[in-house]
Amino acid sequence: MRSEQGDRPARAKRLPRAVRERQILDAATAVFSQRGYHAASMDEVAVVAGISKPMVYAYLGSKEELFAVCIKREAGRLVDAVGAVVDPELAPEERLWRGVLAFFTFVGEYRDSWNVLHRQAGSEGQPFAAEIAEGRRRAIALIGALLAQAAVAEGVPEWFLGETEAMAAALVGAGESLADWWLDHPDESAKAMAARLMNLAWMGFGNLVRGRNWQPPTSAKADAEPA
Amino acid sequence: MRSEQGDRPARAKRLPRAVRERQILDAATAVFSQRGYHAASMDEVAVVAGISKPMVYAYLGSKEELFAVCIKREAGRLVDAVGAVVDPELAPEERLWRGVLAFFTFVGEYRDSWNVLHRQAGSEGQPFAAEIAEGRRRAIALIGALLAQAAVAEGVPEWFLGETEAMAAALVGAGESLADWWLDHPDESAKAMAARLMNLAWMGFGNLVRGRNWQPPTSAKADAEPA
DNA sequence: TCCTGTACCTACTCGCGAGTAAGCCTACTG
DNA sequence: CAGTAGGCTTACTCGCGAGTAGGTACAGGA
Repeated sequence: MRSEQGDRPARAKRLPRAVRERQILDAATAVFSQRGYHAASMDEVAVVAGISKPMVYAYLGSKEELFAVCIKREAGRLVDAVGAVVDPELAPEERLWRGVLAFFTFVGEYRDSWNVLHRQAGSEGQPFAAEIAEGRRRAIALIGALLAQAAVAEGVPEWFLGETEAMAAALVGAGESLADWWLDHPDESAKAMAARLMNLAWMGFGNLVRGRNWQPPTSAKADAEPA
Repeated sequence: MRSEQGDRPARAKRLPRAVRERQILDAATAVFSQRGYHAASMDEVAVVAGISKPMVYAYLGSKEELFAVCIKREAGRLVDAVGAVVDPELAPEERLWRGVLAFFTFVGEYRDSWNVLHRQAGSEGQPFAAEIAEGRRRAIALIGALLAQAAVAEGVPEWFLGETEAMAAALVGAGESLADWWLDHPDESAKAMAARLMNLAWMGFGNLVRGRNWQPPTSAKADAEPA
């Protein structure tokens, strides 16, 4: 019962540092996503990365540093994905639509990343809760500004300008919650999810109920409406 | 530096079990709220409760059991608060308004309870994440049914009936996020927060931007609009 | 007044997981 | 084909926190 090929993990293949670092980060993201920061153990990260613990420490430092690097990488990916599609030349509605679509596409593609950023951000005691909360706050401010811009363009009454930030917060929450709901309904497309959020944001339930639904600007038909 | 009155915690006053249990639960809710399940220590719960650790174990059992009891109590409070105001006789719009208002009132009153239910529910690895997620799912189903009811009453097109659950999920998320936003803007009233959510839900940004905002049915004016 | 049960305590054990010491192995370099 | 740098490992230490053993003190009944 020994010396067989698959029994013992055996010595890991020698790989250049950059590659191992990526593997460790991937493993750490998966483990943090599944367990949460506190419940995650460095041993498990090492095992998932197919390597021994001291390597993790040698390359990425302490558990807290490792988590920080994970957060930074995943947050960067999300910001890049959204930033790549929101041309400031475009009208607010179109910009919001593209950003929302990019967001859901990202969530669909990098589930663990989303988990680490979203679920682990909540629990306050954790190391980088403040940073993540700050990032979220910036996102809300950005969307709030976009809403305000749209509002001004439409000649909205004064009192409403104070409301855009709160509306943006609600919208961000609605997006997060829809992303969670998506996990339970994996057959939906990112586009359909984005269309749902736009419907809520741009039309409101009061309009939807009267049969008027919002449609994405370029394509012929929103996924939300079959037929 | 001893034998002074305030120096040592001294022996705690003798109290009947029921009272101590309530104190311990209050302390546990506060600690879990602030630290999260994993980072919370039973020692801290004991200190906050003004008591020694073995008492906590004697009365509430293990850490996991203690957490479970906390969750049950706070969830019960929330359910009761909302359930007390949603008369099934009422129209869907009125029912939603009352429920939303009760929700924000609860969050304003029991911050720690809300924290434990909301933030700690997220991190998946934790003991009762499944139960909390289930409760949240039930809430979404309930609101979804309410939306469907409203939709049918308005004679909405067929395709929309499949959308109500997703809309409910978005709405719940929007509510949670607004509750968080509230922490950064504590001067707002529960009523104003509830009015915001109703505006998003019932009118949508598209309507708001045209100056049409939703108003609570009974009172003369929505808090959202001053003047 | 003593006696008993229940509230309460100090002072441990013990396992788990973060972090490390000390060295082994192998792919390039000359 | 020897030398070496850097990839990789085993096998620890050590503190923190869950959970417990074995009591002490106090209120209320005999």
